[in-house]
Amino acid sequence: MLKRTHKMNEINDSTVEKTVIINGWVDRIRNLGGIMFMWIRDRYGLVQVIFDPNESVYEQSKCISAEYVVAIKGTVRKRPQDARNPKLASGNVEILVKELEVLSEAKTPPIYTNRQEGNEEARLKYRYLDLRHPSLQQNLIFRHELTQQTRKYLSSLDFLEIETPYLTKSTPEGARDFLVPSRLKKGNFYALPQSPQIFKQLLMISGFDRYYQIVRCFRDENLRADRQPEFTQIDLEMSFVEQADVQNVINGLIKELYENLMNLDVGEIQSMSYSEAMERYGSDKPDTRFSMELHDLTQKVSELDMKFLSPSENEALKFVVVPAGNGFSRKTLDSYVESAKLENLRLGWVKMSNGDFSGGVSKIFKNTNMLKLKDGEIALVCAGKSSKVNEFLGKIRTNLSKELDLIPKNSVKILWIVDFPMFEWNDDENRYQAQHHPFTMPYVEDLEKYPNNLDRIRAHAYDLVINGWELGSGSVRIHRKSLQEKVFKLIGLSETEARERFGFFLEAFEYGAPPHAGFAIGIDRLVAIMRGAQSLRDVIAFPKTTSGTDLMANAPSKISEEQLKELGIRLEVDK
RNA sequence: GGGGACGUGGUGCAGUCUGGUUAGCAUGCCGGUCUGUCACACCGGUGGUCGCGAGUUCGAGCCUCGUCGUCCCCGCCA
Repeated sequence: MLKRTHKMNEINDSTVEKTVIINGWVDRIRNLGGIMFMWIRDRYGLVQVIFDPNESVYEQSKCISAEYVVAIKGTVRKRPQDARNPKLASGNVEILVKELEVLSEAKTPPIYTNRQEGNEEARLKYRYLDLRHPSLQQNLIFRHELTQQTRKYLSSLDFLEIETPYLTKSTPEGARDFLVPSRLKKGNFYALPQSPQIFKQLLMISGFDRYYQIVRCFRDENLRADRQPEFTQIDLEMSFVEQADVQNVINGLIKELYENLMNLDVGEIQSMSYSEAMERYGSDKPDTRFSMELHDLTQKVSELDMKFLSPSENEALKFVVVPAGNGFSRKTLDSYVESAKLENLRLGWVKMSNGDFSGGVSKIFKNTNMLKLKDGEIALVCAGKSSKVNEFLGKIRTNLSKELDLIPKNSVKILWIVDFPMFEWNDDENRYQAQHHPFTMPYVEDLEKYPNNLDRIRAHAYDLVINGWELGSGSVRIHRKSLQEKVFKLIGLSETEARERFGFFLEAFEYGAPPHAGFAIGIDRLVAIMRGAQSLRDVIAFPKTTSGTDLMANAPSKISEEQLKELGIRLEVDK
């Protein structure tokens, strides 16, 4: 075969006059009757080749069609001045073909391989063809560079890359596990890890004081555009450190990735407490690229004359100002009022147009300047249980930011959300549970101050948020037995139960556990944000659909009776 | 588990609200003309049991019910 001497990005002004061989796919053919042009594509780029009727190879060119794999030998030459293509990196030059070898013929592809369109179903079924799109290739190339940089950075800081098992034990609490039946121990199952959490903490106990892994995690939960059943994390854990040390490592990593891969200085990464985030943005992953913050009127209620909106004790009165409210229909506003009702909230709105207030609750605010409305703006005023009010207005804020296009393009806002609550109430099970996980270090001073008010106890747990996406989370871990026991007790877990659930893990802590803390970054999300991808599917080579299927491989699928028998499994569902 | 949108030649879409002769457009593909194109252009042609099933009707791409699939959202994802 004619083996390539150059890749497509190496064909340019500097190769003029040279005889070269290229290998690649036929991207497009332009047959002008006599002279014939083709674009040849590889992962490095596109190059135009030209078949001249005066060359003996010309006749052979006629049997070529799109997506054939070809080897072409020819001489690189400058294009005529008026026939250059500035859109192509190699647009100044072209290859005059002297020899052609068809390495592989191709059927007409069922999807476009050189255009970014097509329905997702067909594109996923023929994923290997869809991956010929340069944009998808660039995403995966970028992802490769990001993982390489990450390895280099962490390795330079003495982090060791250590693998942990995929076939492991089912963990109670948390997401549903993906299960794998055991043949050797019939009736028993492995679980695929939701994260290497337990193993990385055990590595700390073993003395590997800095661990990292770029590792697959599995969660059998319902999917979204930003959620795949298997996803990849940059997972790390450190010993003899405090929260700030972990944050510094992550700050350095994020800074370096943005600098080296995006040529962007992200500046100093700010911190915001969970409670501040909820009060100001109504979200634990606020998008701070635009303001539209929540404003609190609870303290000013006495100055206002109202009934419907008046908050009772332990309730709050807050509002957001919607810019460009003129585009708002009465119907939309009514739908907000309705959905507020479903959350046991009261919502009113005030519109300012041509200097006049209008709207159901405008009377209340007419003679105040509390809302500070500008012309054309609408205030949505919400009363009810404080946390509900925050959440509700926060959701409206997020939704409207997309609808009204409030988010500045190309801006990047990164921040830490810190001091998450340690516990949250679980309505279904009628008990408190750990919000992060039960091995998270609570603020000991909070435990002492509010022994009977678990809602007020903060944890050394921290999330990294970029542009309103939760990119990762971590925590300082409990390393003392007595504190761990106390936390178990607070979430209503007896010692026996704790032993049953986390047995070997708790035992390990009795043999000298160092203080340690860690973090994990969702790499799929990070790449998606950095590449401006709409969906995680665009940064994963072989992704799954929202129902968890792989349309190309046709997985999951039925298995044979024989396989089932070998595993000792009988199916209850229809075969 | 719940809600919404979508499913029509190989591909992307229109047609569905308001049922009625031969389902339209673009692109691809095939053939033809064309020696500087670059999403080449022009001319001609090919290609659809309208996701599947049932129902209403004289008649269903269109209305009704069910079902399957894709996408988006809520619950869920410690």
